[in-house]
Amino acid sequence: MKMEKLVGERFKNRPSDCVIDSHALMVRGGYMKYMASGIYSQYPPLRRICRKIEQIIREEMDAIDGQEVQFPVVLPASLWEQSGRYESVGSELLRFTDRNNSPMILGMTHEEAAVHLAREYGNSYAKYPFMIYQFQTKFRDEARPRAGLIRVREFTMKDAYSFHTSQEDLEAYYDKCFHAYERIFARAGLRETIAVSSDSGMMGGSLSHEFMLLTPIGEDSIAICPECGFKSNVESAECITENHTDGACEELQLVHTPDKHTIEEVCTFLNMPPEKSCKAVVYQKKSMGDYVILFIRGDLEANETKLTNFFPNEELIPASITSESGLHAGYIGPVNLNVNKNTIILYDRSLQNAENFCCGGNKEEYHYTGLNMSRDLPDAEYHDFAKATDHGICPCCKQHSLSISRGIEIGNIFQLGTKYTKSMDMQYLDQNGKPQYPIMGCYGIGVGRLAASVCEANHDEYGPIWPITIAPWQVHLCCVRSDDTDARNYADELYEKLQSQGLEVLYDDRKVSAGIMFSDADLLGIPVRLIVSPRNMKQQVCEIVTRDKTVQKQVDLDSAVQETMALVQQLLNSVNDTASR
RNA sequence: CGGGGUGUGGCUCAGCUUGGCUAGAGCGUCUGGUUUGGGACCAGAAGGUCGCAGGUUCGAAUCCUGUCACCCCGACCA
Repeated sequence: MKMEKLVGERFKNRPSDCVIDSHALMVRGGYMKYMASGIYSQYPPLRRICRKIEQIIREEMDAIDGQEVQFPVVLPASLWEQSGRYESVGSELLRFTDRNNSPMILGMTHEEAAVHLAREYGNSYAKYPFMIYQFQTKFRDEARPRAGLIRVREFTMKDAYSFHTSQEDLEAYYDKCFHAYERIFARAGLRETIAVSSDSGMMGGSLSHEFMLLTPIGEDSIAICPECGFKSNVESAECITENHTDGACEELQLVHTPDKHTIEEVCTFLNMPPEKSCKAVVYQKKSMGDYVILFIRGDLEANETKLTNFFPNEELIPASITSESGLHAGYIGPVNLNVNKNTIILYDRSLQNAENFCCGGNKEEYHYTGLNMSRDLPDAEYHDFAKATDHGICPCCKQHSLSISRGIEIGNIFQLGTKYTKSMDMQYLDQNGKPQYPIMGCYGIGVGRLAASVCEANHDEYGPIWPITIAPWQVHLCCVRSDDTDARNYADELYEKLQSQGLEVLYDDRKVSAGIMFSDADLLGIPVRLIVSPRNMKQQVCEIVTRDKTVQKQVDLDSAVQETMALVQQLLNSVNDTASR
């Protein structure tokens, strides 16, 4: 490919809308073009990167007996009505009607389509297990797309669906897929990914993992125990707390606390640490408007994923506390709380064995001190509703402290169970001729997000540094001063020879200054760069450098092809060695 | 959905407070010339309904009202 004809343009200014580096570099480097919020077109370099990522994924999916299929982008609403998700999923699901007024949707995930495809085929136990996967455009009408390709509305995803006749078989396959994912990310040149256990959300099912690239710009928070190896999305991480008793058990006492609403204000006023306080977090059921009051230790935050999971058929919204509710915002406490019988009171585990705490007095401008949960509220039931905290206790080894990091979710795997096969009535006959529901797993990877993540993890101030396995081209041939006949002839010849050896070469023979040529090359991030110039020709050499500058050498004109091939091979080996380990 | 911000050539932005001549700069693009190893220089040129609609005014990019789009923080996120 000649650089001169490469569609797309590179430029110097950082676009003002780009907040993260990978986004800015991929716009500046002519990889992608904004079309609408969360919707981008891809220029050739990005398309080539994504094709290579897809090919790596394809090889690894095929290696675990996956079969590539393709589901439609547009699905009839009736299909999603079968699983119940047409109603249960919010406005991320784009619904519309066709010319006959039939309700349709844009596929945001394809469990229903997978069951639809395999329902008749999978009618006998002898057909199991099997896995089908696809690369397909997904559309999710996200409330807030951001960070370039990291969070978009339209994107390509590899999604795979496996079908099993036993939980053990699913678990064995899940494990295989787990390792296939590790190989995929390693082959794509991402060494910094970790697998964390996660919440299954509305996908259903029990066990699930997310593959995370650890980076400060990530949207997810991950709790990691450096000692025992525990790794979990904060959403699903258990929160462990301890309450220390300090001997004397105080009496419950109403204290005047004028104008003290927040935990911080109250604790400062009473001269108590926040971890000796009990605060109320109030929600309302969206359907009926009933209050849900969660009491939790003052230094902790509510984990809304845990709350959502506690109310599987309810949506909770932040409460608007009215005067007739009997609640006094800022002064709500668990003792002498007067609420109607529909109000649900929850206690977080952090309050278990709490002694000498302060809490709201359920009276304007008053708080209690000396709260003793086991004495004052002996019937309280405790559940885990708190968000795991940095330096909190690891729920796995119970000894060491957690650290919270940020990460981008680049892939996930779920054990779905029978949620979809049951609701969509997919059955097979087992050895005894009895009908059974197959057990499913599903496995996703966002291709564009992976590309952007690799860029985020591998770049410098001048551009991306693509791993050779997914680089848009393997070799960038620069002919500085292409008006010089010697240099030009040699570079032309080199271009032909490299291509005839099967290398992917981008050839820049434009009549532009060396500065432009090099900065464009940096933006394209191709791992191996060859520089032909009159200066080098005088010394009868060709320069070979890697984008990351770890190799910089001059080679004889005659050995340039061979040296390039060896370097490309060496780079390929180093990535693939990591992947096979 | 709540809070904050921004809309001016392809890109980055100035001008708006305090209304006033033909709306500017840099980058990019085109033409000609000089240059040539890290985004060169000179000369010339093309390119803008100042997001949209309405209003105030002799006069609006600028003031007012409405509206749309986008960005950031939060909520949401299969």
